[in-house]
Order: sequence, then structure tokens, then C-alpha cells
Amino acid sequence: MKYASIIVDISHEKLDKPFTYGIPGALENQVTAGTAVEIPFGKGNRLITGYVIDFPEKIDFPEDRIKLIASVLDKNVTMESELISLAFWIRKNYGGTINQALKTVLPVKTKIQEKLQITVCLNQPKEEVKKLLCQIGTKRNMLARVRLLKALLEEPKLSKEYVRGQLHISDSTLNKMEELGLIVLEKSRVWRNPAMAMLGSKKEIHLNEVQRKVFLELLLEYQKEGPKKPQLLFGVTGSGKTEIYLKLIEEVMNQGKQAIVLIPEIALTYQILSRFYERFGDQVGVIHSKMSVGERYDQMLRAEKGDLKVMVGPRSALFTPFTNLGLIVIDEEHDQAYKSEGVPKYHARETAIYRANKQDAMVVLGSATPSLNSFYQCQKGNYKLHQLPVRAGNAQPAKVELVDLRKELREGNRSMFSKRLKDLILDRLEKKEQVILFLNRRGYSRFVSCRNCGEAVMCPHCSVAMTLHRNPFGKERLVCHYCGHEMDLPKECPNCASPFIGGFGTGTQQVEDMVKKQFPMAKVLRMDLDTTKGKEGAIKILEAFAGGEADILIGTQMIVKGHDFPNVTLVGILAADLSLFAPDFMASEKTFDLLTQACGRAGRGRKPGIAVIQTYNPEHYAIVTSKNQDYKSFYKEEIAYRKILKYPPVFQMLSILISGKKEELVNQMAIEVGKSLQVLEGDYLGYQKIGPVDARVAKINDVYRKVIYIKAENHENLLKSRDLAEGVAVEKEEYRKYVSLQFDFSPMGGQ
DNA sequence: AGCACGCCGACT
DNA sequence: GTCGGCGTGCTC
Repeated sequence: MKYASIIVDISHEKLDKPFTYGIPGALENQVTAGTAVEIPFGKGNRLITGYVIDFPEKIDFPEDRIKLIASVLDKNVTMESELISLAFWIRKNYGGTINQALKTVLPVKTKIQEKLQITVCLNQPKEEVKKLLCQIGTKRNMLARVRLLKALLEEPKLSKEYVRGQLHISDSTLNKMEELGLIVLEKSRVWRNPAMAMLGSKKEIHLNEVQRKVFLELLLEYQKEGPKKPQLLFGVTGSGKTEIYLKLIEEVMNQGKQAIVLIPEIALTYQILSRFYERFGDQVGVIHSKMSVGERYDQMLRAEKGDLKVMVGPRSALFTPFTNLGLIVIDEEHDQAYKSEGVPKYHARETAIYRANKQDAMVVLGSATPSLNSFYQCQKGNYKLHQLPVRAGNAQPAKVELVDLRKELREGNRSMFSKRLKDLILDRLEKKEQVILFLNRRGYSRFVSCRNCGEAVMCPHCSVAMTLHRNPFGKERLVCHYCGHEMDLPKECPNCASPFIGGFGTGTQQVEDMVKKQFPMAKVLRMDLDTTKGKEGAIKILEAFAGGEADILIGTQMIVKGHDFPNVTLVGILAADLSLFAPDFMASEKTFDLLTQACGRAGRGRKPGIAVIQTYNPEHYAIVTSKNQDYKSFYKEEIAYRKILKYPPVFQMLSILISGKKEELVNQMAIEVGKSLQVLEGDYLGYQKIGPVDARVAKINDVYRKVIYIKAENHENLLKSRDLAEGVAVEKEEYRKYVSLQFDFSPMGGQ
């Protein structure tokens, strides 16, 4: 007898685990992963739907209690089983458990909130109502009715809340008027987080010649029979990629199909969304991280029911249950946010391509700085490249200047602002134009170290330096960025007891202090992890800045993505090198992306902009090429380096993370896993193992972490490596109990 | 979620 | 005596 692991209605936590069923011989060849089946369940053996997810060899349930699958449900695969097979693929390619994969793919079902909205509508032709108004217009006790009818003549549908609150009309009056046949009270289901109402505009999209040419090329590919190549839209910021997406989605919708648009969460702004609403109205759904589980589920349900035709959202919107999917757009496709941080560590781009293939849809990737991977795939002919070399409209690209900080230092300027940058800031302040100062580093990074022994104050639970934090009252405390541990500033060095300890490094807070000191007349806003903690913190700050409430905005990565500030004419990148020498094979790519995006923030409006890049490495190719806004030269240099060192995208890479609280056990298992992989090292050319080594952060929250990196020519060998590592992990009781093993099949840098 | 089992109040 | 309240717990 063969067995199948089956997930039953996963809408409830307690049932959110696989159940084992026997497969009757007659059904054996009809049952595959993702198949919807009918199974007897519970005491009464009532038949319910289940989804096959796996075929276990061994079963850990008393055999005599296992029931048989009753039947295979209709061949027309339901959406749910489509998504489940996607989850299956994700688990296979990115690791983790089936349940973890299912959780990422299937929306968490919540009770449907039957919230009804009552709308007050006119029930008579306007002419009739006007006549009526003349008749009753003077009678005093009719004032409420007159008020309502007049309002309804202006706006034929009003919400009950408005009628009650603004017009002060009670329910009994309303009921009477309905009895008289003057109005109707319409009940309709209210969706949580209803789409922004931008009704009636249906703005036409106008493409310029270049856009039109690219659009037609994309359309041609879209209309092709059979599998469609992913299409990469390489266009500088402001070259009008969004119009092309919109036009293509329009075409997709005309064919009765649906589209998914992925956007990095941080770039999910009102500006972008309104473009979609303007064009497609309430057929557009949105998902974002600030939404509740229920709100998300509503959106997913509306999509499944067919109310929605387009879903816009971050990574997770990829799993929108569209049955007739035609297009997946991934905007800013190079963005790190498309790689999931949690388990499973799936990459939205790769997953989108897989899903699109299965549902006969097309993937369009868009970026001003394509990921090395996507551009490489174009070179190899796996993706198709389209270029939009010019900015649409009149906006001029920003002029970019490099400032050599070494020279600045030699000339005796030890502040964080070069002379050039300082002059330009003063100039902008005078002209009442806005400035963005960008610190290429996350959150706080001021740490405390000893001037005697040189040791930094470390977190007792993690192997990272504690960062210096100042609360709004100016009191200083040390905080661990990884586990949140807090302590008072020590009076002496914990290592050598010297009293000479103090703060080093540069954080956004420090930048803010310096700006205030150097430019006391300027109004300053700061945007980082600390100031954006509140629900809408980030949006508030950005809106305040866009609204001209400050002259200077200071921030980290989050300020450089996708926001248009027409009055910004100067962008200062304070220390371009900070991300350049991270122990991370993607450090140059990340730096290039950030610098290019940051420069793109200058001069989005009519006025020409300047970007100033301050650096200690003015001749580094990532910095030179971003100054010249020259992606292709950067690509050439970078891909050569990846090829020589056998890094992705030329080679495939896997990182294996071994972690646990018992340090000795972690070390021991890491070594054993490493040894087990030697089989592959010897046998295959183009297979390389690095490690085990300490993870970049060797200890987080008292959990010790070791990493092994695998580089291989083909994916198969990565899968083999995983299987070997898993073999070691299950071998020993103590490993299973105390050590955990995690795989990342498309690492975006160092672990 | 469903459906059973189960242990206490008011009813033919 | 038992009919039925819904609290707790299991479902391959």
C-alpha cells in the first residue's frame, strides 16, 4: 500500500498538519502532489476535501487506523491545489517544511466578517423629487426629509453614516421615507480595506515612441503560444516603465486574464498605487504589510471570486489566487526585498517564473539597475532584454559628482561634510530647495570602544558590538541590534577597566546632530528604524518632507526607493564605501544599486539636480560606474569577478546554516557536515565547498551559528549537498534535538 | 471546523 | 429518571 500525506482544510490551526491516508490501487496513477482528493475524516467519516502534498515512505501512525482516499476530485485543478503544488515546489527548491511552505503560499483563512454597509439611494426620478421638494419645502417638520432629498439630488448614493452624522437624520425618518417609496436603503457587503475610491477617471495611457516599441515587443511575446520567456525591462529611473506595465495589463484584462504586480514593500506608495487605481478603478486589489490577516484574506477572496483583476503588493502578492493569470510584473526586480528572509527562503523572481510557466503567463521584470542575475540570463538568451534609454518627459538626469574624502582629510576637513557638499547645502537652503542626505548604513551604528585596549563593548548574547542609542531626553544607552538587549553605558572598559571609553562611528542620529550644528537654520527630518516604528511612521515622515515641512531629510536605504520629491535638487551620499567592503559577494552590486538609486532621487522635477558621492575609494569600479550612471560597464566588471570566483549567477550557490545553543555540538556537527560533502568535492569539477566558518554574526541570542557555502555548476549538486547535510543531521539524537539546519539556495550575500 | 463525549440543571 | 446546555478534545 502506498501512502499519501494530505492537508485537510487548513483554515484551522489544529488541523494545520499533514494526515496520512492510503492510496487505493485504482487511484494510484491519478494522485500527484497538489491533487485534490476526497477523504473520510473524523468519527463520522464525513467526506471532506484534502490536498496531497507528499508520499511518505515511512508512516508514524498505527497502520490499522489509517483510512483510504475515497476519490480523486475533478481533474480541473482548483486554485488551492495549484497553489499547493507551488508550495511543494518551493519546499523542494528552498528547503523548510511543507507546512512552512504552505503557510507562505496559502492565505490564512479568517472568519468572513459580514459587515454590511447601508447606502441611502434615491428611488424616484430627479424631476419627481424636485417637484416634491417644492411641495413640502416649507413645512417645518419636513426639514430632515428636504435636507436628505437635496443631498441625494447632488449625490444619488450616500452612506448611512454620512446621513446620520452629517445630515442628522435618524433611522426612523429613513425608514418612513423608504415606506413612502422616496428612497431605498441598499445593503452591501463591505470589504475590509476597500480599494481607494478613485472612480470615474479611467485615464488613458499615452506611450511615447520608445515605450510603444517596447510595449509591442512585449505584446508579441505575450501572445505567443506556449512557454513565454521572462522579459527584462531595463530602463533608467523615470523612463516610463509604469505606463508600459499599465498598457500591458490592459491588454491582459481585455483577454479576460488577471495580473499580479510586485513592488518592494518600501516603494509601495500612494503615488504608484494611484496610477493603477486611476486606470483600473476598483478592479485593483492591494496587499501590504500593515494590513491585518483579515484584510489580506479579504483581498485574496475577492481575487479568487473574480472581483479583482489586478493585485498590487510586495512579495507575498505573488500567491494571489488568480485562476486565469496572464501576467506577473516585478518592478524594481533587483530589490533585495524579493528574497524572503524567513523560512522558506524563496526568491519571488524565481518563484514567479515558475508559477507563470505553469499557468501559461508571462513575467515582466523592470529595473534601472537589473540584478546581475537577470542581466546575465538575458546574455545567455534565457530572458529577453528591452531597453528604455531615455527619461520620459523633460526631467533631466542628475549630475553626479565624486568627492575624495582622503583629499578632504589631508586638507584638514574632519567633518562628515566635504567642502563641496557643505557649499551646495547652503546654496539649496538659500534657494529654499530641498536636500536628502543619505547614510549608506542601517539604523544606528555608533558603537562604544575602549581607547586603551581597542575592544568594542559587545552584546553578552550575540557577537555584535552594542550600538549607542540616545533616547529623546538625551540619555545614552547601549542596545543590541540583533536581540534587543539593553544596558547602561559602562563607566569603564569591561575588558581592561580603562576609563577611556567612548563612542565611534557614524549613525543617522549623529548626522542629524551635525546637520543641526552646521546648519542651524535648516529644518531637519530623520528617517531610520527608530523614527519609523509607528504604524504609519515612514509615510508620515515622507509626506511631511514632500509637503515642504523640512529642508533636509536624513536617512538610510528606505529614503532612496521609489519616492518622488520634485523639490529635491541635492542628494548627498555621506559615505559611499560603508557597504562596499562587507564580507558579502554581492557587496559591490548592492553598493552600485544604492548609489544609483540615491542619485536618481536628485532632480525628479523640473529643476536640475546634483548628487554628491563622498567616498574614500573614488576609483572603485562600483563607485565610478554609479557616478557615470553606467550600468553596462558595472555589469562587465562585476560578472567577470563572479565568473573567476565562481559566484552566482555564473555558478549556483547554497549556504548551509548550522545553529544551536550548545556551541560544542554546533561545531562538531558543522565539521561532520563538511566532511560528508567531500564526496562531491572529489567527484565533480566545478564543485567548491567553503567552511565551515563562523557566520557573519557568529552568535545571536546565545545561539551559535556556523556556515558552509557550496558553489556548484548545477543545481543538482546543491540538492545532493542538502541531502548529505540532512543525512548527518538525522544521524544523531543530540543533533536532532539541539542543532538546527537551514538551507538557502539563493543567498544574497554572506550569512 | 465539525462532531463526539461528558458532566450538570429543568422537564414529559 | 432523561433531555439537552455547550465546555473540552480529537480527527490519519
